[in-house]
Amino acid sequence: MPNRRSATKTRNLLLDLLPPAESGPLLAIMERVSLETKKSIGRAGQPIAFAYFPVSGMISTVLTLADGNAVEMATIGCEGMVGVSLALGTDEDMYDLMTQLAGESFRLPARDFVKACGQYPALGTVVRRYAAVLLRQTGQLVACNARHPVEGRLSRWLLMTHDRARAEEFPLTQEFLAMMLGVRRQSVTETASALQQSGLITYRRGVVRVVDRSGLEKASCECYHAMRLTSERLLGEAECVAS
Amino acid sequence: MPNRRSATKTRNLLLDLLPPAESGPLLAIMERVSLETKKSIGRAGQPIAFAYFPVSGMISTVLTLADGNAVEMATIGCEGMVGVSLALGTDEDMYDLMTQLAGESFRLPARDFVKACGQYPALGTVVRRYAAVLLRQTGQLVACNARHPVEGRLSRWLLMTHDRARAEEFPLTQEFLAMMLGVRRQSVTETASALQQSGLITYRRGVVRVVDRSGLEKASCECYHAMRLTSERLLGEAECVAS
DNA sequence: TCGCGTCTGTCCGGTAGCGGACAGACGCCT
DNA sequence: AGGCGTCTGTCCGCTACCGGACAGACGCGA
Repeated sequence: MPNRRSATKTRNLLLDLLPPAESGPLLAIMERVSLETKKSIGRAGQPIAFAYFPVSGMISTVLTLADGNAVEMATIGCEGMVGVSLALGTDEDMYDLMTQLAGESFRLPARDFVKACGQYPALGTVVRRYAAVLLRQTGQLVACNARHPVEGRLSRWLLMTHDRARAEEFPLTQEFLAMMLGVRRQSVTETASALQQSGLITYRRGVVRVVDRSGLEKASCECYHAMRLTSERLLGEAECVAS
Repeated sequence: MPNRRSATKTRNLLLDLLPPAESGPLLAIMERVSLETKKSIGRAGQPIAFAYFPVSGMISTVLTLADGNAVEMATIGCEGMVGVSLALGTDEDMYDLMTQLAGESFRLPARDFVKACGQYPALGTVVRRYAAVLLRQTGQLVACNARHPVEGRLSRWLLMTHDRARAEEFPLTQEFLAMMLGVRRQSVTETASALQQSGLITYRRGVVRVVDRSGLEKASCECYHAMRLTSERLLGEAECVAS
């Protein structure tokens, strides 16, 4: 079975799905940047500056409510991209964007990205499919937040981050995790300490380590698998986020 | 300022945004159907049969969890469409689809819709923008379900349905509403009866009537306005869902 | 007009998660 | 080595919401 994908792997799934005829010229005009942790790279309602294709690290899209509380809508790593809205015909961010884990990304100025989507058919296709993935995954979170208890959701989040960090350990404060899940910090403390006591994770001041990955999968709600399945079905087998 | 929109109004916002050069041929190949209430018109993972453009009534997209509980991800009326996934490059439904309020829709077989999206540029544009609206609104629900108490969410839901029903009264059981919100039926009973006592709504066996719309808006969480704003900003002033 | 199915009201105890407040502990930085 | 800011642990009472169970009431259809 011939592999029609780009020979020079970028380690970003979407880019790597493109044929060389597209990824070549695209990479030529893209810039590679490294993103620090916990920085804002976009705010809801503001014009989008860049489309990002992470190769490592993780970016969260969050929605900030009127009372100032922020809740995470989606996490994006090397299996996705930031700036789909551009391909859907908007030039404004729909959510706030913040970097979760430091890492490297390819990026393209908004205008060039829009142009490229028109110019390179495979890019447009892949990006739209990824929009479908986002829609599906966000929908899953709607149900998850409505019905699943904190422990399952927390485990889900750790698993998703574990995938994207490609490391057993990653920086993360409980305060922050609480925000992502839309719960109190104390709830996270209690749940995390339960997970630690069960031997699934360990943590210390701002750093989490996944110890028993498959145990964590059992502790997680169904949504982790559901979301991952969606991504794999719509974008082909995910070789980037593979464990 | 010239109006470039279709002369023959369909009363579906998306179709009415198209220039006559597109809406004409499109309407010629579309079928007009009436949909009964509480019917399934699509299931997650199944091939999509039709794209629907409602002119009245309301359709819900819901996600069914492993425990059988279903939660609503989006409601679709004359301001939107069902089957965006097709335009994003998938041929399967991402959610379950069910009719909430009986009504009329234009519809197009999936294959023809996909072809039309390529053939008619304005259609493609509008549909993609609507995908952005859906993504934004679904994201709002993620936060809403995570943080907002039942009363606000219930009011929000009634308002959204009120818009789409274009009538003060519409059929709705508490059981059903509970499912949409992802809460128990008892919670709905209590909340609804509180709203009734405050004079915002009245209801009887399976029928709700909105009495004090602006009072209901005050009781609603911010998400109603947020979602409506999104739709208006991305699709232009909504003349279909106007009150 | 009766009957039965569906929808609503209300009771219960139980609990997950809230909000505030504060003590301790880690570890970076000087 | 000391100091301070940040992160974590734990206490409290509280309440929104859960799950089950059952009684009542409406209204459609026979």
